[in-house]
Amino acid sequence: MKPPSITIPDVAKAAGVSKSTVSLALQDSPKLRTETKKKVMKAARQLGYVYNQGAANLRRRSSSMIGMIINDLTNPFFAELAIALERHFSEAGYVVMMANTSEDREQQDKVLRAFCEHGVAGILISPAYNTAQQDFASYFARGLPIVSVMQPIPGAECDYIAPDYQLGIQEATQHLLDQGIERIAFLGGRLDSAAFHERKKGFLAAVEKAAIDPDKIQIIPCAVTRKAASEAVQQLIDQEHPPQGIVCYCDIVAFGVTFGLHNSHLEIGVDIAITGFDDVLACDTVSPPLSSLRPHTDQLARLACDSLIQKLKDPTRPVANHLVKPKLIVRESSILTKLKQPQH
Amino acid sequence: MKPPSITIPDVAKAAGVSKSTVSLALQDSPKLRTETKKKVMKAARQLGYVYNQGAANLRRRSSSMIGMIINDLTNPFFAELAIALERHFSEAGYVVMMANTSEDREQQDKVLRAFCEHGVAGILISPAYNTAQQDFASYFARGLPIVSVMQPIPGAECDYIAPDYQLGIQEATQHLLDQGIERIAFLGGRLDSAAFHERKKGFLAAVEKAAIDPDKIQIIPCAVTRKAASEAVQQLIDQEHPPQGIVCYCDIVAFGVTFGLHNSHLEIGVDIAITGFDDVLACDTVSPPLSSLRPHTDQLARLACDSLIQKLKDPTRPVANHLVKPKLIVRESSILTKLKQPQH
DNA sequence: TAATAAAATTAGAACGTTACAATAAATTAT
DNA sequence: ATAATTTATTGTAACGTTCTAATTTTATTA
Repeated sequence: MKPPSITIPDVAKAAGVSKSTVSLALQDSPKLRTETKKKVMKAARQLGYVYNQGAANLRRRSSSMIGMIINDLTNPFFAELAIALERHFSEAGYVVMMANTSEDREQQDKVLRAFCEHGVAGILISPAYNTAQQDFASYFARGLPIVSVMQPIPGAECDYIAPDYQLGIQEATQHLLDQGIERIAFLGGRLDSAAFHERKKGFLAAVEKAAIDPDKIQIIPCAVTRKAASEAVQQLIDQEHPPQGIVCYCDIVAFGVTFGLHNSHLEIGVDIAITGFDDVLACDTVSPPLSSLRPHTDQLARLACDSLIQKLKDPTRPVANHLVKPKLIVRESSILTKLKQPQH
Repeated sequence: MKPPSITIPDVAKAAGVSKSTVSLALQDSPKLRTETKKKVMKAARQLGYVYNQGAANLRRRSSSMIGMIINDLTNPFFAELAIALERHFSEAGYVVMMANTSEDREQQDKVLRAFCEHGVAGILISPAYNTAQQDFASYFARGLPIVSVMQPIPGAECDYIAPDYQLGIQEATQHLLDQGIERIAFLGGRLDSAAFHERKKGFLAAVEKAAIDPDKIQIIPCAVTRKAASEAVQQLIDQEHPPQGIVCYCDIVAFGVTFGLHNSHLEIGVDIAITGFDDVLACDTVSPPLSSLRPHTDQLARLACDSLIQKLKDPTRPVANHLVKPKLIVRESSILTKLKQPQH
């Protein structure tokens, strides 16, 4: 701010060398004698010198700032993801600017612009619902490295890292069907999102493979909140023949479903089996513990982080996507202890 | 990065004016004719000009970046707080750099330094466990505006915004005692943290006021995780006369306790009543819905944000603390439907 | 119309850093 | 010893912006 801060020339004077030498010393250049470097560093320390990244960025025309844009940080999974991402970037020497868009495209536009003005080196984004390629057109044109996680940017030429939703949901569905469940539902997610579509494919693949009667399956989209899910599940259980298994879009939805079922006095593990997706921290300390698909959040974060950093170092690198195979973690919620006889 | 970007001189040339005029136009200065401003803005738009905050910061010796440092983002409450803070700063025209310290003081040191080198205008921090004043000494000396939330920096001269833990816990304790509960416990929190100490005071104040027999109360600290809490609660219920009420340090602890109790086949609302603190999103979609103290997270965030911004504008502003009175939200978890007769 | 005041625009020097080219010092070879 | 190398160090011009002071233009007044 106001108080004239210690700068390189100050350190230079104190150490009795030139500006250039100080600059070199600060980046531990091999061109300098170790003795000189030590002398400079000591002077810097004594003066309380603090490096000005901003000035360096200006001169170098580059920066070590990453913009991280997340669609819904109130969802614990995204919070876990954001934390992992931040940690990885931080370990790689980057600093991250963070923004939550609450699935709002306009907000997303705004922070994107703000981040660019601040000179981020690249953008890591979990796109808001309905994001279109054109939202990023000008940034791609300018050559800003972008990688998306969890949700692709439709039609965009950028790295995309996500769990293999289809595979995961297929396995979860299979797992329920293996227990003799016949009436099964998939619940949750925004109807026209890619992440929903992929999951739906997995669900359908499994029920088709098991040759389940098509009118014994249901697919009910709903907003990804506990509340919405707990309300949506009413639709299901108010029916004449409610499903015996629910494959949930994600853990948040599963938690909402758990609540809804409990309120309707249906017991998970007895009347009905459910699975989640994301394997959030809470899964194994919730009653009953929630079976879920582990997306290997940390690996996801590492891949995304690495992808972006690669792209920063070599902007011409071709696009590379990664789909990480999730692992089904079976806990109590998906095990029917006494399966009621289905009426034939 | 590399591609020579459009700069003010470029816009100036295109608009047929000088650098200075463009600069003035960009900040919508009243010194310029509206006609001129329009002309400049049009040129800027056509060229795809993007403002370089970094260069401006350098020249102005100020910035619009805030460093936000949070001790535990895996705790949904802190995630909610972080989101609210980010939103407020963003609305005020600031961009926030975020870091999670995982309660690690060394990590905190590192990001603090990194943020400073990047030239943040101020720091908003929820300090890691055991943070000492000296960790910030050099930053205070340099005049960096800092405000702390949720946990004070012991002995430091900086604004501090938090819920009134004591008042809140006292009210929650009172609420349980009002139902005729006699054996009561306080569970959770790090023994030597200020936030624990304050809560303990509130708990003790309530039990003393109700003249509860001192050996019918217990205070059990534990790490703030679901797992730790669910294990800690065993200690309580394995006793000869387990408590009938547990005042939990926070919601996360309460969720852990809920899980632990469930596993031990104790029913909340029948055998035992519990309260949480933080009123996180999940409270009302968990079974049974958790009674909790609402810290008014958004107001907390607004106060913290305002405090910091005030301090940025007037660094000489005297220190001002805010303790926000939490509101007890009574849900099912704290209501004993049929209180078992206490043995007289 | 000339003199003055007010309004609009601009020149140019910073801000703190880096990196190239140039110089100085130390080392080796002749 | 001197020339040729190699190794260390430094002068200086940017990077893209802002802001003061100076200048030009326009409006006002006598």
